Amino acid sequence: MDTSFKEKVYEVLRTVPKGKVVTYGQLSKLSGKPKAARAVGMLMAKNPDAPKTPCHRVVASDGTLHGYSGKGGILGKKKMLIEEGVVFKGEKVDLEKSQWNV
DNA sequence: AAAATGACGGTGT
DNA sequence: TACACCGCCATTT
Repeated sequence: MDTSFKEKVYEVLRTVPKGKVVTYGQLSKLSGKPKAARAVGMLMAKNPDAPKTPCHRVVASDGTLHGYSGKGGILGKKKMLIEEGVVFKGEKVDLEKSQWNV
């Protein structure tokens, strides 16, 4: 296993509990690169461990759902999060209630 | 090795 | 509130 940035991101992402979401910036920060949110997004897009990595629990800094390589795209992602217990506020996630507490 | 890409974040208009 | 621009970074081609 390599200690690359992406490995770290996946590792942290895997620790995100069901019903909670984490922002790209938060993931990047926990991975050691506070400003690598953009890079994190790319890693999700590539997402080599789809069923293993809960990439659908990753949202933008303000709770907005950006993209999703999986089926259904943004809509499917949003729906999945709701099923897990994530609280939505209109088109965004209620970070006050569903953001992962580090 | 260099350039282009992208599921970001923040600020400005 | 919505759209546009800039800055930031690792991955991919």
